[in-house]
Amino acid sequence: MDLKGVLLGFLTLGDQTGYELKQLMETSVGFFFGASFGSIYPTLKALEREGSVTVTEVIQSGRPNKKVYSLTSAGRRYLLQQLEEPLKDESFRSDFLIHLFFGHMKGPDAVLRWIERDRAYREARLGVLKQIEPTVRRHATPYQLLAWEFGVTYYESTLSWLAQAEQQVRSLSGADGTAAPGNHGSPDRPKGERTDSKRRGME
Amino acid sequence: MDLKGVLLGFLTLGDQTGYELKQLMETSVGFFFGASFGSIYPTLKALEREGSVTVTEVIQSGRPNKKVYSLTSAGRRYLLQQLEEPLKDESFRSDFLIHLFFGHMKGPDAVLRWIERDRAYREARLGVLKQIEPTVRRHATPYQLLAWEFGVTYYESTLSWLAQAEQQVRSLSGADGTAAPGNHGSPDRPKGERTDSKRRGME
DNA sequence: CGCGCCATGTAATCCGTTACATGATTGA
DNA sequence: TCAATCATGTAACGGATTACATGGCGCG
Repeated sequence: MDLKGVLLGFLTLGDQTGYELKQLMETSVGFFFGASFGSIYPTLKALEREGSVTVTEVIQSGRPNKKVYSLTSAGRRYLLQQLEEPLKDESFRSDFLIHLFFGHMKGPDAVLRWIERDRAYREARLGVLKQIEPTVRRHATPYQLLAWEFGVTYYESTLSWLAQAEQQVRSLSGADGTAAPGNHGSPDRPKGERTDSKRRGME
Repeated sequence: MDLKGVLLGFLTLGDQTGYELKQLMETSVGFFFGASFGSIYPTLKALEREGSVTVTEVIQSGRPNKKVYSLTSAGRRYLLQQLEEPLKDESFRSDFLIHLFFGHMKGPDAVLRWIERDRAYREARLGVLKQIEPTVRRHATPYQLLAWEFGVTYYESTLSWLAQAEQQVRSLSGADGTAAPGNHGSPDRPKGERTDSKRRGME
């Protein structure tokens, strides 16, 4: 499902402005579906052209006017039809994991820094989910609660993996020389370890 | 890190052709970094122009000639420098989770189908990881092993979340009418549940 | 006989982010 | 006074997928 469908989906929860939709998205589906204003506003325009939503401009004093969008029955039909389409594979990209994968190029100390940074990121993300927990439990649909629980499961399990990874890397750091402060500029040479390039047809 | 860096990283493991690189990537980092031929070949060309790799064309009989790429010292430097750059946030997009999030539009039976499909997907992915397990344990660097373990942790924990989710949805299905075979075409109306749109400043 | 593997490459296209512009208000 | 919030919008740019072209070999 593309942004069109998602926006329509949020409009089933009530009328919203583009600005509000962005905020709602960030705090609810933010960790598995992100969107910027640069895509939200043009998409809303397109939905209006297609008759999937209607707009009401609300004049405000002291702050910019806003455009409140409402779902039309055509929009609801479009959403329903989008939900029928076959699910696309999830896409996941982690800069941290590719760095880790090539960790042999930089050695344990650098990897430890990456791990620290990733932990901070995951803890912040988990914090956001924990913050909205009461709201989710009180007002969300059971399906939305499930999606929230996916997030909690994800961050908690990767966080515990991270803790173990850190221990592993610390032990490597010890093996290479426990007291090696500031091991800059001298990357580890690969020691002949390599995934077997003769392997084939694994997927 | 972009595709350039990743390609360079794989070339630290040995000389490869574009075709081989793609295969290696799919079975190793495939679940957190994907790339198609349409991006791999042009990127390899660019790396050659920059002097980060050298090419040797190998003439083959009976099958297309291939171009074997090797990392140069300039390429190694470039990679090292890429690894110094600050980590970008991970990006995750799940069509399944957005469908689930709007499950109230279609009801339990449809959600159950989505869950089934997602389970199959995750099990297949986990299967790929399990297949390469011996190779990883024998030949990979400790960092690559860690990345592999991340994948296993991820798929196993989300799979167990899925099992629980399925139970939850089944109970909803029961509440709506246990014996409701073929509940097509009559989507659930939202029953006034909505995430509080007055919330703000959550992130 | 058709499909999948090998192997490379290009072009159209899509989708998105980033950066910019505008501008009043409120809080540190 | 500086930054953030509110609120919308556009243009440039980037990165990637998709679809296509080429073509021999081996398998069922």
